[in-house]
Amino acid sequence: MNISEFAREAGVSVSAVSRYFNNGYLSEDKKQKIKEALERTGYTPSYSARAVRSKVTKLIGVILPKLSSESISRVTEGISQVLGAEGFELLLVNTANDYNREISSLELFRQNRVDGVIFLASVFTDLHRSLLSKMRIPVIIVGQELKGYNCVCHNDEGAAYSMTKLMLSKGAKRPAFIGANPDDKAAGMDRRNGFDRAVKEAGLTVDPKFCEIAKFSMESGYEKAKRLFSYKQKPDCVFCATDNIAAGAMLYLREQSIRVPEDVMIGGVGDSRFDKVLYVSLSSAHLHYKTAGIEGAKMLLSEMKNSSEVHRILQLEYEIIERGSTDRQP
Amino acid sequence: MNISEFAREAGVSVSAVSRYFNNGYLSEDKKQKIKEALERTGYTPSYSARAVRSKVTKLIGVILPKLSSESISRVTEGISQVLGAEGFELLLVNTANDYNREISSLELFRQNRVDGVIFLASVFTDLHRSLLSKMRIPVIIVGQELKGYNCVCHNDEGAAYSMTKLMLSKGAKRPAFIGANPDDKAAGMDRRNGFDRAVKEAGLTVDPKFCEIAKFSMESGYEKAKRLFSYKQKPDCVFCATDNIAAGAMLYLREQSIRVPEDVMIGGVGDSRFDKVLYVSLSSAHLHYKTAGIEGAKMLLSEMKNSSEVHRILQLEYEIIERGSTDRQP
DNA sequence: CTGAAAGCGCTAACAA
DNA sequence: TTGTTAGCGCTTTCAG
Repeated sequence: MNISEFAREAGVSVSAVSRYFNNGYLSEDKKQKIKEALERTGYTPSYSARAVRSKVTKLIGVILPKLSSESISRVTEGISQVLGAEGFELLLVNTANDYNREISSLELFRQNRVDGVIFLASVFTDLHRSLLSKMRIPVIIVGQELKGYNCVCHNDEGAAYSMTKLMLSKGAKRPAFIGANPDDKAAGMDRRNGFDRAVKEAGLTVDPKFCEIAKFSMESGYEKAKRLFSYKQKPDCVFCATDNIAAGAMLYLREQSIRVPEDVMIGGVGDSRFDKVLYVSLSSAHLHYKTAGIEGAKMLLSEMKNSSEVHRILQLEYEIIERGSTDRQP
Repeated sequence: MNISEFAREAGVSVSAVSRYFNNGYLSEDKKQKIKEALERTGYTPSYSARAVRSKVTKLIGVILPKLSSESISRVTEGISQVLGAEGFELLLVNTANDYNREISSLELFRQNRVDGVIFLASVFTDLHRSLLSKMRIPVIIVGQELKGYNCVCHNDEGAAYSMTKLMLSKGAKRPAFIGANPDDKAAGMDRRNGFDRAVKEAGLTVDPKFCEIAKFSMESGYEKAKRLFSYKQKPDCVFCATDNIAAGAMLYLREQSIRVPEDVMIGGVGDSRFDKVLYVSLSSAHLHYKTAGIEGAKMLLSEMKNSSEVHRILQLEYEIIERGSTDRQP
């Protein structure tokens, strides 16, 4: 059933029906008639047709690298909370860390499919930049900082710095690092830089073989820890760029009966839900993921209302949560 | 830019452009012209306008109770994998366990917004049923079994039964239960029934005060364990309806220096990623969440191709993973 | 294989 | 306030 059939059924004009669903510039009498006919027929207007005319889809595109990650789902939770309250729905694209999917979804979102985009990015290439510059709708980048765009990001460098500093302040002398792909500026590069700064500040140097790059998984953390502890000289603290990596590393340490924190301290980033139930509870830098989602969504809403020429970068701070894995006397 | 402007720019007719993006019943010459103009102008057709005519949105509605849950995100991962490969996008509604949001999103999806719906349901009311029966597009229910609908679900009863049986076979005599809201048939009722069956089969009875209903969180598991262990007579095994509940319970046990598995065995459901890194690794019934998503998506695709009158229920089996928390000699 | 033209279902400008 | 009507941008006959 379409609007004119329905209008006939309700005994009103087409525009009365349209007004009923929009501004409501309508007499009570007709409102009533329409309401009754609605009950009878179960008619619902077509969103697509509406979108053609009004150029509003009430849809927000969200691009994310994976779904089953605690940090990402927390961000998405925040986004969904704010946007849902404003009557927007989320069009989710899970790129599965596939670069091409990322590009194609940016393409997709140019096709008048959504009113705005939130992009949980990890790595930017030139193609990303070129595509982003062509977007005719507001885009907010969450989790990374990209010059010339509106971003919500974390203080990754600071979080890594403080976490590492904590371990060094407890007397560690042979720090090791299990990080992420440095092309990922936030989780890879910045956290590496924070680690380096703390080490340098403590007047120490890092043995290059004490630096490993892992994937974002427990399995990878396990493997890298195995390598780190295969040398005669062992690290006495390990900074891990994510809690998943840290948990995997700790799994290996337990298998090898290497004691945490007595033999080696471990620090992570993210403050995952499981941290406090690990066999030794994990110290971690809490990042405000959900808040990042909330703020990103708010920023997008404000951009959609009136797009500003000034780009804003919102950096959220961190909080060091000390738990068992660094519980040593200095 | 719209199709006719673009057609003029490309020096072809409007229908040639339309055909280019659809069936491609077109001469090479014009294809080439269009391709070039595409490069020049960056034109993209409007999805909404296309949807009005063709009645196809290439969008699938996914209704879920929350995002930040490992089980749910695994299901969604599976859905996204299958549907993404077929060129569908996901329109995600996070109901945040809010009954009204669930209803309103079903309403929303009736409005020609999506081509099909996957509903990760927890509790069904009459209103749900009435709304579901009015849907004019295929709906697949994942995680629950609802008569008269196409469903993909787990053998929740069996999983709970086997997990409980495992603990009883190791000599436990005072079983306890921390479950979920029984209105949630799968996670609440069925898992409770499985627990009961195993207990009965072992010739035991459960003290009613040894049965608690928790929320789906560690915090809640912690609280319920506290109550369970507040009596003089303590349980010697606890079946938890989810791993999160189990992890929370174990947190309490550790605080109280109650030993797992020596003093009490713990069994969970879901085989969460963190299970093996807990301070005592957690035995759990693995449920095939991602597979459920994959199968649900496939079922939806087949329903969208040609809707069948016969409703199918696909029940996925489970797998008991024995770990430290039940590692006792019988 | 092609282009003109008639819609798809809705919104919004317009005249009443 | 109302109803009529001309589009929105695209697809899809239909006649060539």
